[in-house]
Amino acid sequence: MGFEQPIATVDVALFTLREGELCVLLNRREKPPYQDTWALPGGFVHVQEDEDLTGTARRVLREKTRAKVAYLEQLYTFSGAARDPRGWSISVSYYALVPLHALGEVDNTHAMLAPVSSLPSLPFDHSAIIGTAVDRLRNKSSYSSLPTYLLPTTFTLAELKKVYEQVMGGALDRTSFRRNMLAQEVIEPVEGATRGGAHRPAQLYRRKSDQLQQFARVL
Amino acid sequence: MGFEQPIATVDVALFTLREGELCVLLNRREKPPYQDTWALPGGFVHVQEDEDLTGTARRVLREKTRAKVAYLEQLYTFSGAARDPRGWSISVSYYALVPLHALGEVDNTHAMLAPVSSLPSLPFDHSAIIGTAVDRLRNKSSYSSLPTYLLPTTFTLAELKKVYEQVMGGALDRTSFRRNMLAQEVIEPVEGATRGGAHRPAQLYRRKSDQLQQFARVL
DNA sequence: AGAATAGTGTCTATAAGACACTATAAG
DNA sequence: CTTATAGTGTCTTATAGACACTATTCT
Repeated sequence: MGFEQPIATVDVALFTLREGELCVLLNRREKPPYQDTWALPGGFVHVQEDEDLTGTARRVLREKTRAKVAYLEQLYTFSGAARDPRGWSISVSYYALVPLHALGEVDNTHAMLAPVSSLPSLPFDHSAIIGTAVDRLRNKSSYSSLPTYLLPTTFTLAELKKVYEQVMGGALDRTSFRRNMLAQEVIEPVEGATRGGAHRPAQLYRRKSDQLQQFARVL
Repeated sequence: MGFEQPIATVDVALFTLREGELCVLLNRREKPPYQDTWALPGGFVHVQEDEDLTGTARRVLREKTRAKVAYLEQLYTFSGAARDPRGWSISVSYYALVPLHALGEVDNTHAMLAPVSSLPSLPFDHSAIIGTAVDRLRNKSSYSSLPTYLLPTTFTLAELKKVYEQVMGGALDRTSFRRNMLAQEVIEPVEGATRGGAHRPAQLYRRKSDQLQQFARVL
């Protein structure tokens, strides 16, 4: 080929909601560079193992977490001579969503959930990757069923509204939210209802499709 | 590093409007694989020359065209074992917009403008790249000033409307388009007016900012 | 004057926000 | 019966589409 090729890696920002707070999974780096510091889970492409980069992202998550990932999407490809001390590098970044209960055990010596509002200092351009991912998540949530992937399979409209509010920042009108969300026809009622206080129990819903649904209009 | 690394290239889909038709620039490949067939302009990263992948995209366009590119954005990163006969590869794709007059001379033996509605068969996954780029262009045009980058610096509202219609497919209401476009405050009037028929001359406009502007609401 | 396109005013239909009202559970 | 949240009905307001009407140029 004749050209010195750049280093190619995949980094994944895995988001979940913990106590109504958007958090991202960080791992302690086992090898240099930046050994022992917190960073996004990532790794090299294994050309023998991985079908494509999405496969690499899945494998990275499988190796570093026990999470049953609900949603995974390519985010952006970061690159340049300066971002990695090992040399000119390409990082194909992905972001993933998972409900907290499906994250599995988090071993606190090797992994942590960091609230996106108070991240530690991170190596490479991982802070920029998380920032870009949060922007994408916020933006895409306003016209899609994306936030449902942060919830268990069944949920009430009140829970769904809270997640949209958390992810997008800012309050939504209860009536309009209900009307719009049902008009989009991305969720459907299921048998059963929650109860848990001195009040009327709420209908449970689930996503109609496993695929991400886009809305015609904005929330 | 210990791992066999994938091949990393950059491919660019350069769009322009010719006679109201959306076209993409294709080059005849000078080297194998697929020597002499039409394909998207692309190339390897030159780690000594390129600051980052956007720099690679700019250099590729500089080497293969005389175009003064108005807009350039990263599109998606395609990858896998099967897409390139040379082996497991990563193609970071970009799309670019340029007004026809700023495309410069197109040498018909080495380059061509192909209407996206009737593309020849293309090597690698270049058809998928163009398809993804057209989708992005269509979608993003509905809520941004993106189509203005296909026009010269000054243009009339009628011309602008035609471009939006071409890119998005489907007619727009003349009055609503005018009202909406002016409300977005992304264009401003400039001195001068077109004339060229038995009719009232039209006010000329230009983009207010070189940056892409997003609209609050959809067209 | 006629033709053709630019630009404006206004009516209507639709959708979102606001908010009051009813429903259903537990204590 | 009170309290708290679920769910519904409806008024108001903002906006997009439709479309008629005026403006300006050339022939």
